[in-house]
Amino acid sequence: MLDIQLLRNDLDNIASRLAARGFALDTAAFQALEGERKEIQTRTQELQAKRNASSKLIGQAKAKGEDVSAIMADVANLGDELKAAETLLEEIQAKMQDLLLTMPNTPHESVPVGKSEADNVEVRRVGTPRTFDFPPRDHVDVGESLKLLDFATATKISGARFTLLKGQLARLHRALTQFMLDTHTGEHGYTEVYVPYLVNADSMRGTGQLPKFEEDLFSVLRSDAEEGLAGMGGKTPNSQKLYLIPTAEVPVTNIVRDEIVALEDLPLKFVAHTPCFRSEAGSYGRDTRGMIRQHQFEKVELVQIVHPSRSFDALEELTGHAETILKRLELPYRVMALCSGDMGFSAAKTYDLEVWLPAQNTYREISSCSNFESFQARRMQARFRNDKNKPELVHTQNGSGLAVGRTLVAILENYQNEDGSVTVPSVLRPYLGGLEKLSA
RNA sequence: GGAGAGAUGGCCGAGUGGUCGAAGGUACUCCCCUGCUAAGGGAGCGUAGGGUUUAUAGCCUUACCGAGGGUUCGAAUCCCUCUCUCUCCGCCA
Repeated sequence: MLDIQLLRNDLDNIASRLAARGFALDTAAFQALEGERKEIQTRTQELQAKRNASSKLIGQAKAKGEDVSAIMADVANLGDELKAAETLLEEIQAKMQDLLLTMPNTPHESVPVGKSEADNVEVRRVGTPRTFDFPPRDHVDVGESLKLLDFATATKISGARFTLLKGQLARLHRALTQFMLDTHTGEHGYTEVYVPYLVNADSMRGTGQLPKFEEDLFSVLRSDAEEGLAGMGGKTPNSQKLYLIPTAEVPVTNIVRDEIVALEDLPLKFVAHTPCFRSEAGSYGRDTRGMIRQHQFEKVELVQIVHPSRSFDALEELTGHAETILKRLELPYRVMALCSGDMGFSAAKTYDLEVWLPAQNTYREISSCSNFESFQARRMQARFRNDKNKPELVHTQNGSGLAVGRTLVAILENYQNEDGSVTVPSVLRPYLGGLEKLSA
């Protein structure tokens, strides 16, 4: 959520920054609403002040045993007018809140301006794609011919966009998460956290998934919800509904929702391994083959809660932490600075890490690292006490370190051998009892 | 699932319809005193808004005592619903 003060004081500037990411802010509508708000709020508060003053007088007079009927008569007429003003003000403020909640973050000045993925800027490229002396197969062929990857059965169990891993490959998948967690906790100073996978609507609002992107989420009603619904006129109360997390960013970042963190406790650095659930509505026909785009996948997520003055340094650092995993696995990748039009709703700046996939002959996203500045913190009211002892919004950021399923894909493709086997990257072998090759 | 208790400021804790945004304590900040790893004295100290203003200063003002509704001229206090916490019993990985 953007600071409404900024909108009031610098509307045209904000509008043009939002335009860079393809969001058209109706400035005239905003100003009209704001004008209305100002008038109604002033009037409401004047009426409230009058009522409060009169009520106080009644109290004082009664204490002295004086007659209060004159004051009572004076304040009696206030009721209806005040009620109407309060209702109107509430409606206007709700409208304003809706507007604010559906406005994306403004891109940082260092973000390249552009419309789509095609305008993203390559920052650096690390590692050289291997040259194959045989035609490289994609991860589906490699995994299925080893009998370690089974999409048909996963489809039978659940449907499209689910994966079944077996044997050595299931273990490799587990080894990857262990390796990532060990690296981030042991070398990069993150605290490992275990978090809920079902979260409430407040948490989803806090990190920006709601109210705008509900269709991307899976949700469940509590088992006793039906009973509750009957008594609520058929409306679904928020408290009865829980959402499956689309990323650990949601539960982990919400650790600081409605909290005031001590200055000396910053930065907070958390790492969590969780499953992620995405409905993938609107992605029909994209990446239908293989495990690139799934309804359920695993991710190791890095989250930092930082002092505002440090947030862009922290983004570079966090991106570096994610890159470390790719370097250790010796997977070729590149770092892309997302352009204004391709960034996510809540981000002020984002780097994507893209890993080389030989079968697709291209780089594909395997991590996304973003600085949200105070955008999420304002929604969450996540603050710290600054050096003047005043509460101030923190800056939040996160990045995948890494998406485990996609890392598995990258290993299967980059480490495949002509005989159909797959070499295990050396850093993972200790996690696999020394296994050097996946083979049939 | 059953029975009961509770939710107040950073923390503890008073307050059952009227000068309560809220006593007191503690923590914190500043000052004084004190020649020492302490004590004493004084002052300050909630959050989010709105108006005014060059001003994130000051002044005026509104809301907030778990959340939402209601009664009332007036609600931390009364009523209703919900959420959460604690204790006991039951069940359970």
